[in-house]
Amino acid sequence: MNSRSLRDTVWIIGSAWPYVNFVPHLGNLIGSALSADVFARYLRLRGARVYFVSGSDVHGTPIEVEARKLGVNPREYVERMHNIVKRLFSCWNISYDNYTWTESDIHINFVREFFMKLYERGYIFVREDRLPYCPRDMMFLPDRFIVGTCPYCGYENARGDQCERCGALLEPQQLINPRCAICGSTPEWRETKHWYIDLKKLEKAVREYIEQNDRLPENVKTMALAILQGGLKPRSVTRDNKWGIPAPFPGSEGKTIYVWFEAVLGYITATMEYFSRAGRDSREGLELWKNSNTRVVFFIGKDNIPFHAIILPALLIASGEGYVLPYTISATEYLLYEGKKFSKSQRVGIWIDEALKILDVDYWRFILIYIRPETRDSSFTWSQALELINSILNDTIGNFIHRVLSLIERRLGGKVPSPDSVKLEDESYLDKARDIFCKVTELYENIKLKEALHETVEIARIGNKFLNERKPWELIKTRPSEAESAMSVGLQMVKMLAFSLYPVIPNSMSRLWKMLGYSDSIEEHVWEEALEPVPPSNEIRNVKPLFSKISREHLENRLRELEEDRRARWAKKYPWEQVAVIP
RNA sequence: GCCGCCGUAGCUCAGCCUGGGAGAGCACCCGGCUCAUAACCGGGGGGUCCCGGGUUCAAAUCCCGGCGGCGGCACCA
Repeated sequence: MNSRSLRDTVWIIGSAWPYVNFVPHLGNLIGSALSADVFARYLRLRGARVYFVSGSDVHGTPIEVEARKLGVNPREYVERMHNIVKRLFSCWNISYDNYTWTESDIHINFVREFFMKLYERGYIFVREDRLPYCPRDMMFLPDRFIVGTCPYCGYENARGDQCERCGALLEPQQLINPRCAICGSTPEWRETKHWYIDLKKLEKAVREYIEQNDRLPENVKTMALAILQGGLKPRSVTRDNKWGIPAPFPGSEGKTIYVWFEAVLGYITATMEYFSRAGRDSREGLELWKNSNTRVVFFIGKDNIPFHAIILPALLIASGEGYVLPYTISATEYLLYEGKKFSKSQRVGIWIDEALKILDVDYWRFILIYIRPETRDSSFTWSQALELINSILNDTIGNFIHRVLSLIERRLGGKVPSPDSVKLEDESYLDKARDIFCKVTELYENIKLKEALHETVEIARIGNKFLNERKPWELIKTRPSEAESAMSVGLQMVKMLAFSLYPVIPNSMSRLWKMLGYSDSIEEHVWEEALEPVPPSNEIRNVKPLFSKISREHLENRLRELEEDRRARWAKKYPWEQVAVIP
């Protein structure tokens, strides 16, 4: 895509809304917020208009139950957790234009109006069900909140949806001696009404959208078509929770909207809220969602595909309001931790609060994007992390930058070289670097963030090779003009690195930008400038290494400290006390 | 049980859709260089591409059957 069409387009970038019963872990982060941030930063450098939005998903049964167990108001619970998560994202330099939550007034009102509209358009119907109800907790119990004896294997703590021991799929009615998972009392079966969305009516339109959208990556398309293959069935949009958005339908008092159906609409309300917070009319944000020049891109983990590729498009189509459907959806596979699945109860993994106590945020961003699970699950290991920091980020990239900058600072007194002519052999190296930069551009464009980063490293490799070949430190003794030519080419490569790495490691590249003698910030420049030389009026000064190595001992000590700290934290009562303290 | 994904060098992975040279980075060994953060550059060793069968002139790649690891199966977020 050329720059012009990029600038005419409005991009709405949405990252999956974290459920804030606890803070996200590294696997959550890489799929949603971090990937989205890298892409958003890239687009902004291209000069595109970007609205990057997300928020905390704060309603639903788990939070309601947990809050009750702790004896706190759900509102207090989620307010605390939301604020923590919000602050953590800002520590991770996630450049949201609006990070909100599902308790915002705009959201609640919009969701109620939206579903009322679907009701009026005939997509919602009522059905009576017999569901388990706990008389003591005074609530209906979702399948997994009922436990009892498995009729197949006799396991006594089988859940209402599945027996964990024998793997059998269960209906709650099948359990022998069913009990409420919260208080242990015996549930009653009560009649209750629920409001269903008739997805069958929308199946054809959704299928057309999926089939015709050739920008959807393979994993999204495959899963979406597999779901459509089985046919869409009606799904209940209401729940018997107290904690949530009150259902708007006639006779639905006491019911709330199922969290998934409201949270996906959060992308729209967060965009609206961005405008109202900026002192403008929230309808401007709403209009963007109905403008054919708008491109909506979601960043999610693969578990979120059904709701973003099927349910949300179905809702948008059903509204008949002319909303744009997702331009594309980038869904990562899972990140494993040392080969195992992240799990808080098993204490497997690192959470985004803890991570920042171990390594600098840019190191984390570099590592996570470098191993981003784009086509299949990938595993985070500490030894690989060390390897990436020490030999790729520090030795290959950091050292190349430092070689060039310190040559100029020490040999040319910091004066940016501006040779009368660039030697032919220098030019050929520069061309190679330019080719790589163009390739990187294309990869970013196609949201292949991992490959874009891998390819970026090649610029530094070419640069190192170039310096070894041309030896400007020798040339300067005999042929100063050639030395200047070589150094200017090296500097040009550094500038390319500044741009191509900025989306991934913005802090470090902003520091580099200063060393390159710019007085403004790199955000005020555009991507294409990467191919132009540093202006001769700039002065290279205060050259310092951008990165440093991490020793194995140092890391091991940090991990030991973390282990102790975590033991103390996770023993505490409230989840907000369990979060690591962030400076 | 049903559906899906994965199994390629010591490690992490690319290639597989669109069949023909087995690859990258790191680790290891040798050499060069010494501007630079003991960094950089070049060369090298190293693989029954999970197993078996089939299709084909030709299979890591396509098909079938195993084995091993993992995920989903919708009122779970």
